[in-house]
Amino acid sequence: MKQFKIDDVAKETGLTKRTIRYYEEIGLIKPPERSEKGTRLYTEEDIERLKKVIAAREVLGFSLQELQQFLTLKETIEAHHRDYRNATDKEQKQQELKEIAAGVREQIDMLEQKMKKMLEWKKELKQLHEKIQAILEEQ
Amino acid sequence: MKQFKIDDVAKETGLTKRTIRYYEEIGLIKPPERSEKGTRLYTEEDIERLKKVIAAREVLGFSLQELQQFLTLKETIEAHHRDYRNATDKEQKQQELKEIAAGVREQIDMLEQKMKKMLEWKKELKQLHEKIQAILEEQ
DNA sequence: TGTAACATTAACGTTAATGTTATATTTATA
DNA sequence: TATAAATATAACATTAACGTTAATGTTACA
Repeated sequence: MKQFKIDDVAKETGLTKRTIRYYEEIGLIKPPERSEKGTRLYTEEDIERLKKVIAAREVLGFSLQELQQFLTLKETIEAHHRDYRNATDKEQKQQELKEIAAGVREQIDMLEQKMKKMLEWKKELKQLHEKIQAILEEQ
Repeated sequence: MKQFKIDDVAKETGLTKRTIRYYEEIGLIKPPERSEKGTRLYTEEDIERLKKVIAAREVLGFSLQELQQFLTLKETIEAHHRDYRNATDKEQKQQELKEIAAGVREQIDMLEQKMKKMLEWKKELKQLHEKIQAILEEQ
């Protein structure tokens, strides 16, 4: 499995090295492997995660904290699934899952609302564009 | 024309008074009228503008500076239109309009890209939700 | 008309998200 | 193997977007 140093990752993602270390510091990405002497060694997977973070940040306008919750939902689920069967406290596990599901529904709703508003903005912008064209063609 | 004081506006919009003054300070909204003694007096129109600012901020995840450009495009156009006919420098006016049109197209493209990515996120979230349901129904 | 509830400006404080600089190691290359 | 280039930690700096506080003036009403 190929490994990358922080500068490679920076070039690949467009983030600065400082930012990458910061994202690690606040727990937005998991600490990567280290060489014997301490150099960070990233995998493709780590880079994918970072790209997801960037996409979400840009697209959703989330704060990094919100992002963190958002991005770990999936992993939380998978963890739950693993120990769901052999859990002694099924009741509680079930409750937790229900809460997570509610959170996911909330996120979906939010996305839908945002998309709706974006459509309205787009409409306005299109009208604006047509208006400009009209003026220009007036001669 | 009815006038509102800053606290009314704050309650109506959900912003704090500090924030409203700040938005004025950075030029995101135009300075409202003042009473003889200096009290800010807002019109319905001012409030509408603020609500637009809020919507755009929440939905588009723009910085306030980006917002400013975005929101003034329309007004810029109308100003142009007014003095387009009786302009002596039609050439230049036309050039300016073309640049604005390009800016608008850029914004539209950006919106479309964002919406596309949001759709992807939504899809993922829906899958996640289904997965949780499946686990819960496993018993 | 007093006083409580608001308004104003001004200045300093705070938090998130980095940028910058310094100092010390590590790694790559001539 | 020397030295240049990259990495690491740490600490201080900066910017946006407000919050908070202080000092002072204004408006509403009992």
